[in-house]
Amino acid sequence: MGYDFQRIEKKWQEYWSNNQTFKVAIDHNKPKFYVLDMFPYPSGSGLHVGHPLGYIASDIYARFKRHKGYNVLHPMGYDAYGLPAEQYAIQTGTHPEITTEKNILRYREQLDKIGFSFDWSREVRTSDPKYYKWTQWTFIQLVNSWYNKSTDKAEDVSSLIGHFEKSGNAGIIAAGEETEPFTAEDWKAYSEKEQQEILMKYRLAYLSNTMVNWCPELGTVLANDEVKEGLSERGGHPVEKKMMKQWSLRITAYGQRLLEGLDNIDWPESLKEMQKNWIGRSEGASVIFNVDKEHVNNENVGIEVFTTRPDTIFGATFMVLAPEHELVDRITSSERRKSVDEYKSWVKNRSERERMTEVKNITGEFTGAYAINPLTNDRIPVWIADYVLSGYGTGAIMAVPGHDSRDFAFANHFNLPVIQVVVKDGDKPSDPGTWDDSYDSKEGIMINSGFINGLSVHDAIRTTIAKIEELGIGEGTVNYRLRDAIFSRQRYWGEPFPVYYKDGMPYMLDEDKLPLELPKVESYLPTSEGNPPLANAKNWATEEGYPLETNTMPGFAGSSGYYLRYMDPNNEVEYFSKEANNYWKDVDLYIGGDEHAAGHLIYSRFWNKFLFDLGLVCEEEPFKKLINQGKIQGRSNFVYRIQGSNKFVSYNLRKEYETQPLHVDIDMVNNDVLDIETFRNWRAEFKDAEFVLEDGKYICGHEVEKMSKSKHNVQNPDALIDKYGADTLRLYEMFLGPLEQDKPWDTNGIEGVFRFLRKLWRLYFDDNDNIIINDEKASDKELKSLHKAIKKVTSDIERFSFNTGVSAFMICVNELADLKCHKKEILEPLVVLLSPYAPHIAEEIWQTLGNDKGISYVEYPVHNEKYLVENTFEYPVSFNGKMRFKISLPVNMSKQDIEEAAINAEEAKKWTEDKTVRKVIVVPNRIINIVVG
RNA sequence: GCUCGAGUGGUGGAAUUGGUAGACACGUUGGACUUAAAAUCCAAUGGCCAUCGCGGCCGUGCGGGUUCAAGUCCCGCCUCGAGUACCA
Repeated sequence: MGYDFQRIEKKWQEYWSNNQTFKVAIDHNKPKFYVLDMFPYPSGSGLHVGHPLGYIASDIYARFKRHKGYNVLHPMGYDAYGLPAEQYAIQTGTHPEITTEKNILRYREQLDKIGFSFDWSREVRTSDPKYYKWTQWTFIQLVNSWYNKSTDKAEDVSSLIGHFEKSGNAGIIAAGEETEPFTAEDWKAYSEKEQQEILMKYRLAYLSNTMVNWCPELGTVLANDEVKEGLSERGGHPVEKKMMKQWSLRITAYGQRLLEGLDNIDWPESLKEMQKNWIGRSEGASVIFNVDKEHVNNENVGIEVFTTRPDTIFGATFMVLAPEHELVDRITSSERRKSVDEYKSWVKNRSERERMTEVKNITGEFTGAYAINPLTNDRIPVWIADYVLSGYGTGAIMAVPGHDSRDFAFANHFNLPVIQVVVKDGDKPSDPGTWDDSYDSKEGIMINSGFINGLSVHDAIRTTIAKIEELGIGEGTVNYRLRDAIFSRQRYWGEPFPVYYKDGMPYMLDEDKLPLELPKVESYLPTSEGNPPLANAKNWATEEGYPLETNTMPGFAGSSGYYLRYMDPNNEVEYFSKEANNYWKDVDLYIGGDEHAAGHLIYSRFWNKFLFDLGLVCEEEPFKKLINQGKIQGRSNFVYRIQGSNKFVSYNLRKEYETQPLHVDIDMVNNDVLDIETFRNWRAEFKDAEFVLEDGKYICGHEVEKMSKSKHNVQNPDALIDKYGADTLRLYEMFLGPLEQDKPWDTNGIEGVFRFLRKLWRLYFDDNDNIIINDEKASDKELKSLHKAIKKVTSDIERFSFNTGVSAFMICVNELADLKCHKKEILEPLVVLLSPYAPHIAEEIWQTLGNDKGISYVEYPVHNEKYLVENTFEYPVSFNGKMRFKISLPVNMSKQDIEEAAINAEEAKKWTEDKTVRKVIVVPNRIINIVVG
């Protein structure tokens, strides 16, 4: 019969399901271990081979930890809200819920076939009201919180109101917009609406008029991480800047903590780096430059700038404001007004994409105003230009053309003066008029700079900050690139906000009204007035008739805290119980793609830190260790059609003809050899195709490309499972290469793994599938082989090197085959080693060996060093007539080798005299290496 | 431009701390078994030279360096990939 994977895999998948083998509960007698996968969006095309890569890795680890005695939480669910289902609904009228349900069933079926050890009783779906109730609930908590910078944590707004009632806003240091000072009396005198407007400036989820990324094509706003190079990440549609009233999350309050937290978690450096860049902390100073009073009716107008190079302030020869800067209108002189207004409207009508592609074009206008450089007292002109962004820093800069390349280019273009204030160590000052570019480096000595002359740049920065603080014209500050996350989407298929409006002000629903369920609508399109689809819903209002919010939450809302819900997924009164959180704590191992670096993985950390501040979760960081599995690219196959004919030429002969390559479906190609019959039947036009063969075969060309339907290179796991079985797929995906590396999918090697499993089967089962096993005592050689494998396979799993782990296992089986070993003593631990990788066949062998319990929780074998070092010779090698060394020699080393080694040792001794010998390495037939130190 | 990562046989990739480079697998070639094929098994497989055999030389993107010893460490380049970008 042989290795009947179909029977075996079906049998054990049913067994695990019927016995709820992987269902876990809190168990204080066992240490916990939480292994998490990034849950998938259930798209219509089902799983492809890239999906399971990370899932297989995490499953191996989860199974390994179970063998090691851990109580393993290994859940799975669905990130069920998303645009494709909504767009499908717009086209067909099918409710996204129906599409999503259908896709989930398909995903589940595919996942089950691979034999994952998920605890499905804990499944969550972000679109399930029982789940999104807690997404809405968390939103309410965010709205009801503010960030107290003095205690450096989020607090309930009641503490803020208490303070306002007692002492106004004096002494409050909060994350958020600046608010005008007010007293306790002022506060009490404000109307409720005025009070709410003030509070809104403090809340961690807040409604405001803000510049958003608007994507007209998608009809929705997008968060910064959903925009790549001025185009929407999804679909690649142009994105424009637009002022809109939107909900935002004040994630900037957590900028510093999000940065510092990276030091305490075990994540790939590259990913930490991406988050650091995204947060973009830069240290510098803010300085106020006063505008020359002549131009502003003798009023005091100060322009605040942010600079990371306060040392170069003596070189500031002009200023530049962003065109949108609020002071522009006030300071523009009447002669310049027309030009300035024209420039502003030109900037405004330019799309974000145009702006980005035309960065090389230098544009700007002089406002007619002058400012006073506070350290030199020089009058310097104030310009506006779109190279200064309103969204970063203060939206205004002091321009130092000598030491900033953008300022330099601007000064050259508009003929503004350039002063050198930093000179490179060892160089002499030179005439900036002769320069090709500015000197931007922070290495050098200050010149032309008054009290900081002669200092290094580094010292000058410190000294200048001290000086401007002393003069009261500025202070040392830290600036972040991180922006608050826009939280509204003009879509249907997302979580409704638990918000209603009264007098135009938003109010939260009572918590006992949650979940606020997504209503049915007739059309999934925006209304004709441009309102979101929810505006189509009938009776979309509270019982009292107040209108409900018509926006929905973005995709990252539901995924930000899903790992917490898995801890206690069926709790109806809480997000999760304190007990569950105290036991499961945090995710010990998180596996997923790095495309979430600036999105989900930052939002989740923010979400978790917020709940930590509220005392709801016990760990500040949600994901202790994270691994990025590489992306699997497609491997396309090509046939070469001779121009103007229906004749195809094999790959290596194609140069002899004028050919045109055509994608062929990879399912009709095996090891790059085309199945000609299938190809002829593929399409009518190929029915009578002729072929020029090489060695009787048609060889296809190949190329690594993105997996896509149009390239006919999408590999879905089902076909492979049908052909080879899940265990082969699992082993092969791991065998493909290092987990973290991107790699093309290539089935050319899958036969090798399949061959191996069949060999394993044949080794222990006869033709009638009776196991060939005996109770004889294992020999030293057999034990050595086994223990070598235990050591290697174990350490490889522990360091996530699954490909080498598979190899080590194969080596052991091959050695045992050579030894004709059929001993139970060897096979039992060996099968446990195999179990995480290929659980179905491992279970089958385990059961055949007479165990009735199932292998999943069997203790993992531990290697014994004693079996590994077999031949240890104590070979005396004396250095300086004193030292003796014990040298461990490989088993296969002959007497002659040892003699030779010894001779070399005597020679080596000559140069080791007077040195301390630390380690001796014997290499057969070669040399003795002696490590001195 | 900046930041990070990677370059090893025909291919995917091993080499955990500097210590026999190329494990393991694919592919290829030859052989066994078979009427034949599939399956399976055995042998060879980095390059060059030598050859009955023993063996020798060169080899981890390029150029230097440190070391008894470098794929691994240091300096300078080249190429590819990823992220990010008038961020002051």
